[in-house]
Order: sequence, then C-alpha cells, then structure tokens
Amino acid sequence: MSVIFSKKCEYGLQAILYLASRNEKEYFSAREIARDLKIPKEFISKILQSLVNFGIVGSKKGKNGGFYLAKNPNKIRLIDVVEAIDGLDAFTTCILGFPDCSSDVPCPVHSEWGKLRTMAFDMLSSETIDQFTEKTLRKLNQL
Amino acid sequence: MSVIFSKKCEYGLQAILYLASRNEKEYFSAREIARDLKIPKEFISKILQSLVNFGIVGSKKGKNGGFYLAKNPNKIRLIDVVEAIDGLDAFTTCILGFPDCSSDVPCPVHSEWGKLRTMAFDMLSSETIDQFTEKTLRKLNQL
DNA sequence: ATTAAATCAGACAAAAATATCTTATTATAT
DNA sequence: ATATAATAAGATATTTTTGTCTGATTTAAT
Ligand code: SF4
Ligand code: SF4
Repeated sequence: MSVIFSKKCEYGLQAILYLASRNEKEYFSAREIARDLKIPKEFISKILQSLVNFGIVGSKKGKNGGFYLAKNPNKIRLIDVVEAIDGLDAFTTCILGFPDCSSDVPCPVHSEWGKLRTMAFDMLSSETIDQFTEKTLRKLNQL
Repeated sequence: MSVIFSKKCEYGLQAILYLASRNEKEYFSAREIARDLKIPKEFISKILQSLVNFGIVGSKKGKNGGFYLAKNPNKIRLIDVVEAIDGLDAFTTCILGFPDCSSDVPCPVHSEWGKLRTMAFDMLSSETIDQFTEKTLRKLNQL
C-alpha cells in the first residue's frame, strides 16, 4: 500500500485543522476531538501530546482542560505538522529507495519526480491552516 | 515517517529498471539482482515472484534460470509496477485520511492536492521503463 | 475537602510490513 | 544419472506502526 503520510501524521493534521476551525471555545478535550473526528481517543491523545512538545499545540490539564493551538493559525503551516510527526525525509530521499539521493547521482526518475516533490513541499509550506476552516467544518459535518 | 511507495514497491521498481537496463543476457537470477541492488535476496525473490503472477515479469526455473521482462520495456509503465504491488489507493483516497474522498465532499486540501496527485499519476503512467536505462546503469555503477 | 475530568508518561498489546527460513520442484551441466 | 543451481510456495521470525491500558498528576466544580 502506498502512503503519503503516516496515520499519526494524518490524524495530527486532522486535529490541527479541527482546532483551527472550531474556535468557539478555548479548550478541546481529546475525548471530543476523538469523537468528532471518529478516531481512537488514546491515539489522538498521544499525538496531540507530541505536538505540544513541538510547540504547535498547547494544553491545559485538569477538569475542563484540553488542547488549543499554541500559535496563531495563520502562522501554522501544514508542513510544520508533517515535519513534527513524520519528518521531512520524504522530501529528501529517493522515491525509488536508492541510497544517496541527490542531483549528482540522481535516481532514474529524478528530473520528473523532483519537480512534483518540490511542488508538494511548496504547497504544504505556503498554505497556513487558517485557510481551511470552511472546508474543514464542511467535512466535519459530513463525518 | 512519510512514505510514497512501500519498500516492496521500491524494490520492485528497482528490479524492473534493472532488468530493462541490463539486457545483455536472457535470465537474471534473484541472487545477482539482489547482489547488484544490495537488497535482501529472499525478499526481492518474493517480490519478483509476485510480479510474475501479474504478467510483468517472466521466470525460468532450474540451473541458469532466472527472471526476465515478460513484455517489451516500452510497454511497461512505472504505474503498472506500482499498481501490481501497492495498488492505486494512494491516488484515490484522502491525503489527510478522511473517509469518503471525492470532489463532492472534498478534504480541506482538495483543490491543491488533487492537481499534484493527478500530475504524479500522469507522470507514472506516461513514462515507460525503457526511457530510464541510461540513468539506471549510472545509478547501478554508483551503488 | 472531595470528586470528577482532564493531560501526561510510560508500559503494554495487536496488527501490518519487512525479512528470513525450509522444503519442494524444475532444469541444466557434467 | 547425478549434482548443482535456480524458482516456487508457504511457514516463520523480526521490526515498525498503530492502538490500548494503567497509574500519576493537575485543575475546577461542587
Ligand atoms: S528524483 Fe532525484 S531528488 Fe528525487 S528521489 Fe530521485 S534522485 Fe532523489
Ligand atoms: S484533495 Fe480531494 S481528491 Fe485529494 S484526497 Fe483530499 S478529498 Fe480526496
């Protein structure tokens, strides 16, 4: 099976978009995030904790506590979440799995693939998560 | 870790490109393919066997036997190997892991991502493996 | 003060992907 | 004929990813 992002990363992105779009209150608990996104509570909990360590998400313990975005949504890019969870290897290593990826010793598909990969990186780097609120809310309603 | 293709698929693509570029004899054994590509022999052996079942590769048993391309290299596309090993799910399911991917209920990054994904699919579909022989040989020399 | 509800940390479990082993079968070279 | 070297098939093992559980700590409401 081909994958772009790990499940952890997918869920992390979903949760970040969730927090950015549902800004009607301050803290969202792992329980309600899990319920709304229909993903395992303990798992998203762990993922959010790691995003707290990366400074993207903040948290408040205790009753009525929960998670919130640690930065202004227009300062959080999709690539920041990807980097925190999956790292950026997918953008630097060879798509064909050859070692020592570089333009000097390119893999056979170098010239074609390189462009696409750069475009993907640029897309994830330019889009900030505040731009997705409307579409995220629509998707949430439909889950 | 982000991944585009599974290890199986990467190795499968490498092996196919290997067979297409090294056409000086008829059969290449799993042993020498594994040696040259520096990947586990038993693993590439299994992968090649599955490609035999998909009709992309042919095989000959017994002493001096081995594997060969079952079709003309200019009829084998990269996407054929990907489809055989990983399937095409990566090109139809949501990059953010939301269920029910479609233009009707798009995921938040739909419009940006869709274009890239289509370009990737088109690239893998248009390139046939005979176009990579020179670059593959160069890469092999450098492993 | 007590209770309830939350994050946090770390151990644990299950599933999937990756890799290896074992045996059988086939074909060639000698 | 026999030995050798190859694919084939299926079981097994290892590693990574995904998911769960337990207990500790924190905070707020009652
Ligand atoms: S196309 Fe070039 S840069 Fe991209 S993976 Fe292959 S060698 Fe690396
Ligand atoms: S961008 Fe659209 S087509 Fe692509 S994964 Fe998201 S919903 Fe599906």
